[in-house]
Amino acid sequence: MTWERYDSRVCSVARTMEVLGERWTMLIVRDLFNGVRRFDALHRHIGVARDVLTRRLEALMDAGLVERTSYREEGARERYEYRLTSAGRDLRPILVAIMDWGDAHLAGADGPPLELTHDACGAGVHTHLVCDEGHAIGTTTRLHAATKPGARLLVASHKD
Amino acid sequence: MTWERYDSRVCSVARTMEVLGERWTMLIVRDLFNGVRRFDALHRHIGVARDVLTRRLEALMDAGLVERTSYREEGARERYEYRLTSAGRDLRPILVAIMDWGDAHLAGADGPPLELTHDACGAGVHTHLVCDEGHAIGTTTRLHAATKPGARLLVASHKD
DNA sequence: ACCCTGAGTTTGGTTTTACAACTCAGGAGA
DNA sequence: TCTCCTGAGTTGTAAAACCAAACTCAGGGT
Repeated sequence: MTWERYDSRVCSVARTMEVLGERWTMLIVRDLFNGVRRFDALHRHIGVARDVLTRRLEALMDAGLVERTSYREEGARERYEYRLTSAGRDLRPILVAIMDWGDAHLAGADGPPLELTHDACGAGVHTHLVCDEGHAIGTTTRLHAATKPGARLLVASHKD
Repeated sequence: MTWERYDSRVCSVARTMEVLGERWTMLIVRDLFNGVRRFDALHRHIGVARDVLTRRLEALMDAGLVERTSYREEGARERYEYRLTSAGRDLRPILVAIMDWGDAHLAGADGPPLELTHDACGAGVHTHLVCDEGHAIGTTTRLHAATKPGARLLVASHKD
């Protein structure tokens, strides 16, 4: 029973992309990882339209990946900052994988713009594909994709 | 010098997302990984509009991630299929990272729809963050992001 | 000659995005 | 108390992107 017989939407990639796939979302998550927390700072640094940023942040909060908290500095009024939740921080491997690919394929003459290192030892951090037996999975390593009970067969046409 | 002082677009995440960030692209890449190669099969299985699919495939070919080749079966006319290139296959860690996150956070009661296993040993395959010293990087492991010569400082406003 | 199929292309309508200006509220300073 | 500034959106408009369905075109089979 081949992959084509299954409902394309009942798939973890499709589900995740429904959360992350809107324009700018990935860059917003990146900047949140990098410590940008204020609405206007996100707006300025990323270059996203204000109304779109509002809607992206709302969607991320609805999805449970971002939370908005208010805080007040001495002598200043209440302000808000946006932070990643635990589920939001779990997006880190996705971000690093995206960055790794960009480093390898899209860097300019000066090389990649940013390096991620392990605080404890200073070594560079990257994504690796590994099997649960500990084998490294390279680009050419053969993998098998098997559907599980969570998959859903297509009926006739699934166009809504 | 903080991250906010740097040009947000000169970043491997931003560059990669310029290639992958259009709607449907990630799902097209997923299906190509899973052996869907024909235009109409991609159209039907993913549910993407035909003109959008045409444009996505063109963009992926322009970016060097997909190639289109013609083939001819006995007694049939020339047809085309789309396949990932080497650079396209290098996207695999991104796809697996996305799938892993979806498995962990968005699976239904029946669990994740698909399992990826290593052909050679049958064990499940996942993304891991690892430093070059071999340390496993968990969600809470502290990392340091340092800009490199490839980064570009912002001037006043970078709005084009 | 006719029909079917495969891979787009076109059309018209809808939705999303971008931009700039605007709104509103809270606080500081005069 | 009034004015001004700032922060976080909101609004209106125009352009771009997307979608669905129908269409086009070419190659091959009957």
